[in-house]
Amino acid sequence: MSANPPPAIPDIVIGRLPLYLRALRRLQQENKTVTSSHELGNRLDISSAQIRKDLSHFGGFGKQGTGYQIAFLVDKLQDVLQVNQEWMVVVVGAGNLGMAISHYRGFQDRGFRIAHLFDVSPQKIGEPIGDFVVQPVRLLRDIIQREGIKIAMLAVPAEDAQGVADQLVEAGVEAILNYAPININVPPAVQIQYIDPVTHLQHMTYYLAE
Amino acid sequence: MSANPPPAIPDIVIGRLPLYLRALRRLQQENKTVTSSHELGNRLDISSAQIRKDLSHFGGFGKQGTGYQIAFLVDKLQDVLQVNQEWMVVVVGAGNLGMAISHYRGFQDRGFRIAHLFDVSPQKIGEPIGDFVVQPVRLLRDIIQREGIKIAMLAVPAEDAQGVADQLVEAGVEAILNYAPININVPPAVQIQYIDPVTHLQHMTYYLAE
DNA sequence: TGGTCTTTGTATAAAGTTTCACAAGCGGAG
DNA sequence: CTCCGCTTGTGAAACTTTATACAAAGACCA
Repeated sequence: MSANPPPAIPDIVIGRLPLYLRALRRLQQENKTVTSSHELGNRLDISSAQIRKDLSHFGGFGKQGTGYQIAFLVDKLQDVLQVNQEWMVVVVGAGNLGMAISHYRGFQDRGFRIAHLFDVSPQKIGEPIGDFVVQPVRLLRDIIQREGIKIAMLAVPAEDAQGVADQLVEAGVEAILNYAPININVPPAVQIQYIDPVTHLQHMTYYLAE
Repeated sequence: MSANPPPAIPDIVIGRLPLYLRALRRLQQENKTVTSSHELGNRLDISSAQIRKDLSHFGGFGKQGTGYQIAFLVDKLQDVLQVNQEWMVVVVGAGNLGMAISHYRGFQDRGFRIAHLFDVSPQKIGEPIGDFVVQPVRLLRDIIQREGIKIAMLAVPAEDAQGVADQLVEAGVEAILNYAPININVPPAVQIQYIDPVTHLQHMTYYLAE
């Protein structure tokens, strides 16, 4: 007999967990200590059954008649998502977008810290950005390897994105958040996600009148 | 007998069309004139059958043995998504993010033009941003109504997002792209989409070792 | 012309996802 | 203590989405 296959949790479920976590932390800021699948569902526009089923993949976190202890559930979700630690992240591209990302305070308390900002442009290299300084892409590999960084955000022009991604992968990065409006090929073991505001806008215009 | 129900196209299909469009335009930049569902699928990491099926909702755009004329398909997809026109968009929030969005050149040739940038902060009001100037949120309603603007991007702090969204909806906005890391309630007729880089990062960390 | 290669569009099957609906359990009121 | 209202966790059903597989047709070559 072979061992049971790992009971993989659907990726679509994983994708909702950060939303649950975000909503739960907001409830905490509102000084709530307990919530229900129904309340959470209302906020997120997701059915309560879905939330219960999603959470049930990871254990019975709630109590019948009462609901969920928010602090407890936040803790569990952070464990599941591995964001109870602080991940170091590098940003490549020091244009408007890379700069804005590097200044953004919102990564701080959600599991991420920006450790370095890289660019190719000689004019930008050396420029101070918050606590740090723009570094040349040439040093990318050494720094990532020395510090064991696993996550990168890509904010370079579309033409350069694949090339930079290749360098990141070669340096050992295992997850890339790509802001360039282009698809990138990476080995299957490397995680990739995309942010392109235009695709969201075009999705919405389909439904607009006129 | 009642009329047939409208043969609604799944939203998940609509969501992929902007990706097809983006990839097709890149193929154009590479001076290709014809492509196939297979080539497109390779680039996008989507099966060729899926692409053919998605496109078939809107008509038979391809030719057996040959594939798709890229220019023709681009045109058809732009029609479907209604991005053969230029939509005016307002940005609310002139922090780092709102500024970066307002400077971004990538909206230009994909169907969108940023028409106004608003903020509440008296220090920021009047500041020149590219072609225009930061305007007070107080004027939001009048300007949106006068110019018939239907789309807004929200780049304000999470605490202010719901309030600003309410004002946008009241002014007649029908689609909101929300960059604030919080869920927002809008009437069902209003489209809403979210961009929160942290949710993407947290999605990926689930799969990382360690 | 006939043969081969390629590619679309689609009918059908398979897989995946969401919703339904309810037993079981908790907590508070009387 | 019992009853009532509320909420979870979960099988089963319903629905949605993706993959399979193939007939039909264009292109090119000899």
